[in-house]
Amino acid sequence: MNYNFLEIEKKWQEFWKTNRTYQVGFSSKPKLYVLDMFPYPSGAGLHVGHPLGYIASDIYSRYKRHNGFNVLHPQGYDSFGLPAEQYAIKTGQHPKKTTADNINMYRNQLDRIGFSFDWSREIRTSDPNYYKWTQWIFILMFNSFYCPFDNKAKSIKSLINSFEKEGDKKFKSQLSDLGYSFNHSEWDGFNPKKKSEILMNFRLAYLTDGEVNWCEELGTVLANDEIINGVSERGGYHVSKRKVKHWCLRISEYSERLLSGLEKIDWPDPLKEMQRNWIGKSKGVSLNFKVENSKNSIEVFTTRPDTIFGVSFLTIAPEYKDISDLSSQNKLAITEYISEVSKKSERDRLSDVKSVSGVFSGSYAIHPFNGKKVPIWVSDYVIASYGTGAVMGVPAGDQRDFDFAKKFQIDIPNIFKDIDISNAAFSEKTGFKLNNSEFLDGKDYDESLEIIINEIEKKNIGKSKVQYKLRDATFSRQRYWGEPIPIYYKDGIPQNIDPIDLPLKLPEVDNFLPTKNGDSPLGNSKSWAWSEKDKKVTSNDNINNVDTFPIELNTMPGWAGSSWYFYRYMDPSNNENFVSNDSQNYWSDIDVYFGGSEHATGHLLYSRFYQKFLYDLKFLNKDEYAKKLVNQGMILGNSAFVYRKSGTSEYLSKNLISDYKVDKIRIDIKYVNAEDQVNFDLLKKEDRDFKNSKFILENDKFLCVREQEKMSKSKFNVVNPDEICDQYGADTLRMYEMFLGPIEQSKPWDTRGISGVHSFLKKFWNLFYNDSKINLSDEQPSKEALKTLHKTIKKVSEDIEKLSLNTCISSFMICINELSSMKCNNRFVLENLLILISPFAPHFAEELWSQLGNTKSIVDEKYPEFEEEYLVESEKVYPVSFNGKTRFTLNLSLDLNHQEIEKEVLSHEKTKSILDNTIPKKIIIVPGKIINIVI
RNA sequence: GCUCGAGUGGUGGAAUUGGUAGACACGUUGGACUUAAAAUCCAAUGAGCAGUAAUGUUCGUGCGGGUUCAAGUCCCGCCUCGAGUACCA
Repeated sequence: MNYNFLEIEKKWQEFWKTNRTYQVGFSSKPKLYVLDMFPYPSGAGLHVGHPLGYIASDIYSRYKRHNGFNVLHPQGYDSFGLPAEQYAIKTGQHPKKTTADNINMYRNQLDRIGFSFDWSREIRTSDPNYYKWTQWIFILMFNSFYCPFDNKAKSIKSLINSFEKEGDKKFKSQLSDLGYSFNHSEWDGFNPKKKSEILMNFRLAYLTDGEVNWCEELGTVLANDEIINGVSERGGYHVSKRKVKHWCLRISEYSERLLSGLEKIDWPDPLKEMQRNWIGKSKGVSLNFKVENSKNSIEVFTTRPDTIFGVSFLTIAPEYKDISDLSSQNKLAITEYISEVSKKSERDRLSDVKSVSGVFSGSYAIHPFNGKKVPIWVSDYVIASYGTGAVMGVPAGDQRDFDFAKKFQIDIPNIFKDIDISNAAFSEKTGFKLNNSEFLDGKDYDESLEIIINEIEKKNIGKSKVQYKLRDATFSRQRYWGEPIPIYYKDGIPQNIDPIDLPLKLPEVDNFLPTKNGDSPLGNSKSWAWSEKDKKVTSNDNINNVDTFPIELNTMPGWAGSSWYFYRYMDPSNNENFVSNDSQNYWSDIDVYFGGSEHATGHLLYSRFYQKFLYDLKFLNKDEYAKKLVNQGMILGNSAFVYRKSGTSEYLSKNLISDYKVDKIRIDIKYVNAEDQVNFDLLKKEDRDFKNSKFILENDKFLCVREQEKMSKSKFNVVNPDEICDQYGADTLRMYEMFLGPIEQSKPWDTRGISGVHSFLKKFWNLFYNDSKINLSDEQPSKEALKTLHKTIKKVSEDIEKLSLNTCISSFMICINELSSMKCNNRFVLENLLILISPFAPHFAEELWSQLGNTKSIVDEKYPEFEEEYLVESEKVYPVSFNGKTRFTLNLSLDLNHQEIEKEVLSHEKTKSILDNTIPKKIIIVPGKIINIVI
């Protein structure tokens, strides 16, 4: 019988479904939680790059199941958010419909690959029963604050309590920074609006009126991690700054814990490094400069207080909070400058890094140590939201300050002894002694740092300070397709909807398109106001009813639903809790999490923040959710391009372009000859894309240019897994994807290479068959065959543990090659091999397993145990090298001792002929490894 | 600019962590089977030199040094590519 993969795969996929083979529950077995990042169901469908991580995690899950673990391996859909909505807008359909359609398409494609997902636990972030809990967590954040004394989140009630009992006493420093001061009776006297305003500065989910990244094309606000190189990550659109009232999550309070938590999780170093950079911790001091003839002072943050005597100016950001107090002298120029800066888009600002701009404020500050007057400048190279929004300009020690001073002819005092700073600043922390620095003269960095911090604290003009780059996360999206924010406004004061009334369902609207002016599409809904009495959404028309209030119109960002979804899989249909204690206690946390590193500073950071927040409030019992994380690499597609003479419809073969100005045009790979991979298929060029085009050939051929790029539908270089399944089968696809290379590496896809894996499976299959009948021997397996088997058991299980799945496939190939040449048809050996391969090629293994007469599925068979005794060798082929170069090999018994080996080697003819009567200087023998003779 | 990561045959990639570089595949070439093709099987395949040949020999893991009996692997200095980040004081 032939290996009829189409029939086999269909048969077993149905078997698994009807027998609920992959459904799991509580068990006395040890648990293991293996998770993939769930997909966005976009309209493009899967290409062969998508399942890469899913296949790896599936192999790992199945392997662990054979080894006695109760493996939770669920899957679901991240179905809210921009991609789903964009697709809906493009196709002119309601996102609800397109999302459902896309999910069906994804599911069909996933099912063909034979994953062991427990689909009974499927979740969708856009399902009201799911987002009920996303909203619930938001309310929890809204009603919490970060307590600096206990260093954790606590209920806002305890803060209110403290205000009621002792006024601002406990939180004096924070409150006075915000400009508040009150005793307990004053607090009692504040009206609700004032109270809300004060509390808003503490809530972990808070409403603010600050600058945001506004993307007009997408019609929404974006978080920092959704912007790449100054343009939107999705679509690459223009992003500018805009003042908008919006919700934020106070993730910055968790900076230190997010940073230190990285130490205890086994995540890839590059990814941890990215999170560290994003959090951006730096130690320094904050320092006060008095403003001349004014009560005001300017606080700057610096990491180099040792360079204090090099200060020749101060610079403040255009958005600096007290700017109006300073600008009395030069008001007009400053206003002009500020408006100029605000017109610049994010991208202009980035591309403009080199150009220096700024304006003198007209005011001076007083140097706290030498009393000199230093001018205060305004410039956009200082960022308002970092540090204090003001810096001290030390042109000798900082290149930006240097450039600024040069441009505006500000003094550049040299504070470094014998260092030339005429062309550039000296910004190293080593290799200098200070100069012109009064009591710091002659000191190096470490010495002066200690002294100056001491002096600063003694004079009470500043203090040591730790700064983080991490900003609070913008949470509002002016979008339709997202979780409604469960907030309504009573007399302009935001109130959360009672959690009992969740979910707050997304209303039907006629028009869900984003608006250019930034109003949310939810405003289009006729029924979108909150009735406090009825506890439900009611018509906007009733907005003036006594107990009816407007609801928040913005929705949540895509990452809200994905920040906690891994807990929902543990208990997906619980209506009382987002996860039950029993479920959480049993499944605990993720043992291995597979996904792309592109989520490093988005999903993977936000979810750690959610985790810590829910841990603080004792809803979770771990403060990190994934012990180990694996970043699978991308699969690269082989994109194709043709050259076209600029301004014409004449196309030139690859090597004919030298004399012309040409445009490089991306073409669909369907036009490229599948055999040779460069020849443009002239038979297909009649397609409408190339109507009226002229093709100039070279040697009767038209050659394209091929380049490797990330596989993506927009690049016309995708390979559909369905086609591979049709042609070679899912098991071949699974094994080939693993065979391509290490899981974490990016690697190019080449369909031609698949034949090797496919013929391996056929070869394996043929070991069971003789003349189209199963033909196995029940005799004792040969010593040789057992050695091959156990060698493979050892190698494959070690490699799966290391997730080195590409080398597993090689080992299988070696094994089958060896057994084929032995003509091995031994039942014991082949049965064991079926279990070994079943994580990789599950349909294949199930089929042969059942053909051998087994009635139960192979998935719960015990994994074969490696036994050392079959591998014990009595001899070793030693490489004999001279001065480190191998010249010949020598087969020796492993029983020989050092002297005996030396004797054997030296008496060997080849040794004699190479030595040619010279006496070796030294002979190195590592028993069981190598022999090296030094001459 | 800064921070990571990576450079091994024509291609994807192996190499027990310092011990026979190129496993396993793809591709290519030659052969067998076939009227033919597909499929399958067998053989060769890092580069060069010498030899009819078995074989011998030199070079060879981005480049230049170093440590070592021994370096793809460790150390120092560069180059190239990829990713992230970007006026973060």
